[in-house]
Amino acid sequence: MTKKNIVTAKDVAEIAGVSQSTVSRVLNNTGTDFISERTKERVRKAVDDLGYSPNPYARALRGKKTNLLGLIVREIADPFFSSLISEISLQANELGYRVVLGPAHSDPNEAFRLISTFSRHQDGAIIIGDLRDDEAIIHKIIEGFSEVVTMCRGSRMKDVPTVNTNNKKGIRLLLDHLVDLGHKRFAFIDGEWLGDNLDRREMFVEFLREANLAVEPDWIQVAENNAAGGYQAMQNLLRSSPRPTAMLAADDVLAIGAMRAIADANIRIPEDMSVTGFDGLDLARYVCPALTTIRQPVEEMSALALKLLIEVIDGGTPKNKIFQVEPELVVGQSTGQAPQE
Amino acid sequence: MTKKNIVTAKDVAEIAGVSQSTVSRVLNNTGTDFISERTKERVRKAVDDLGYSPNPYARALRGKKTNLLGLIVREIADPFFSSLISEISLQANELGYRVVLGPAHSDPNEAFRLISTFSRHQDGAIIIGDLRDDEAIIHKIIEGFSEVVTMCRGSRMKDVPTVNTNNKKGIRLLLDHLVDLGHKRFAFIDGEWLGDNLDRREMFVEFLREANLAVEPDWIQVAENNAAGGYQAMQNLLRSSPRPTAMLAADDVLAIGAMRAIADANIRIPEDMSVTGFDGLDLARYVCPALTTIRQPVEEMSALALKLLIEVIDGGTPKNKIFQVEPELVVGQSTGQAPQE
DNA sequence: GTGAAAGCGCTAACAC
DNA sequence: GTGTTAGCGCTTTCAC
Repeated sequence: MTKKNIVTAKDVAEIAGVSQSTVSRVLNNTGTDFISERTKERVRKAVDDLGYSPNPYARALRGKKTNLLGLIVREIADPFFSSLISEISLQANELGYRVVLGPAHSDPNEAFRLISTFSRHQDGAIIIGDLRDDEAIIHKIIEGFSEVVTMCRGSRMKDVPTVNTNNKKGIRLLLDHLVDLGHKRFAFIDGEWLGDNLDRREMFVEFLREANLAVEPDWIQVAENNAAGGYQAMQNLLRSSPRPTAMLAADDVLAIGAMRAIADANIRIPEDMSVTGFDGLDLARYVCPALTTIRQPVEEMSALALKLLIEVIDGGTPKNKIFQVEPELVVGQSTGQAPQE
Repeated sequence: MTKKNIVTAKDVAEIAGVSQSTVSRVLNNTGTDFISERTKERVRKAVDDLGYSPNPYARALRGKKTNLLGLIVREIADPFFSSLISEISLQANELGYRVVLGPAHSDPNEAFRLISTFSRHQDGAIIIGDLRDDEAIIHKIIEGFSEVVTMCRGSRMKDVPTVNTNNKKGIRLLLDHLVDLGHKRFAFIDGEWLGDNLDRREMFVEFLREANLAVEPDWIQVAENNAAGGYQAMQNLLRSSPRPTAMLAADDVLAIGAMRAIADANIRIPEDMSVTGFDGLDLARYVCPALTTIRQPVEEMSALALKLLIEVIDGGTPKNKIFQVEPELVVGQSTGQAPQE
């Protein structure tokens, strides 16, 4: 797509007055000990002048890497995932990789199709988030392909390196915060897919059990993973009597939808009901009231996932499989003292 | 990254007892008229038996087409852009293309660097949104590269096909709606970059002039393109007396930030002040109060941009340069009757 | 109707 | 220290 002709290693060699192989050696740092600084300098200058960058397909054909990473994502437009994609692509670029998008659009079969073609074009892939009933597909993927890491799939991944926030600890931070405020009746709005959410829900139940607090089945709602889902689930919760005094949502978007349902029912936040989210979206600090949530350290997660993937691509085998980063409690105005009985 | 060994056309040729070129011809339907049915059959059987599929690297190396499109975006995590990216990558996949991300991170020089490398690896690129002071860079890009289309850069693009919503009409729809509600004092919060926003601001001023309404310079604020920017800008607006009764933000995220500043100042929306956004984000319908905004038809815009880009890649020259799609007014609860004087 | 051979741009084994 | 050369797997002339 350049209007000028494409620059090849041959052109660089000519300008630098060296052979093609020398260009290759300089660029790949192979046998670099034996190349004089002066030659290296000349080659680098020619590369810069011509704006040369190696053809990834030729390189791949030769058995080398394409420097392309696949990113298979359930839903690219989801605000948390999009912040992750942004950060990963940014960091990948700095590491010399480009990121190719694979929009799974919540379909596990599409995810499998994506990885099948990716496996021929990309050096590796990151699977972000979970899809409905995708256990079997994920298993197929793991069996069929190497150079794969996953993110945000909770702590179930046993056979493939996986990166996530310590979800259980995050939920514990939220519940500790709410218990300190005097809350005793808790509800949970879960997303309809598993992954991270499963850990969150498990911890929710575990915590209540340990604290000898009631676990009302009706107070655990499963919602579509978007604001409309949170809205709907909250409407269901509001029908029960007595009502919970605190509601934890599996993520910020669900929480925002839920808060809207609460407002529509003329119930005050946090006087009548406290609400928490999970993710720490930028927007969560600007909705009214500002959401109490758990910030996932997106930069750290991205760096870790890329480090692992590149390690695998380079033939290594990470010692661990599960890598968890620390959650951070962000207190907003959506949580307050439990209402008097 | 596949675990199995790769089958090549040579293997197929051997099994089928034909030459490699015949295999290629059968698979690509080139010169197919002159190949006997018997031979074709034998080749197809061998292909099936061996589970052969052609190496895309080799194919790309030979044919020059990579079926990769670059997507250069100011800020991937911006909710409107991420919905656009999602839709474009989805549609591109259906058309047989993959999408490679180029996070410009608001830096025009980075955008130029991105397109320079993209131009060697990708068949074409879409530049989405605008960067600070990027007129010169965009000019360089247009001069240096073909197979480029832009999106969401307003109606300034003269030399390259561009797709956007009819921004002026969108602003007119909002202002008509507000005038109907009795508003006379209007403020505008602009994003700090140009592009679409410029059209929006121009229309804002033009409309007020035509309607013989005051255009207060202080009531046009320029903000960083995020919620914090909207918040800050609104704080500035709230210092003026008398206050505007209606505020139009250049996009939904700015509006959400602004609404938060209004709430923090104990001013009611819409009783004391009406607020509008632009974009029609999913979340905008769930914030409190639900935002009155303009929905940009993301699917249609994506389809149009891809159609144009592929047309250019295939050697065509679109007749027009500017392609505008129709905005749609979405009335929420953030706009209401103007307060009594 | 089909095969042989050239070459896409690159890397690596082998020269010198 | 650096050049020469042989392919990687494919498509596409050019032969026959």
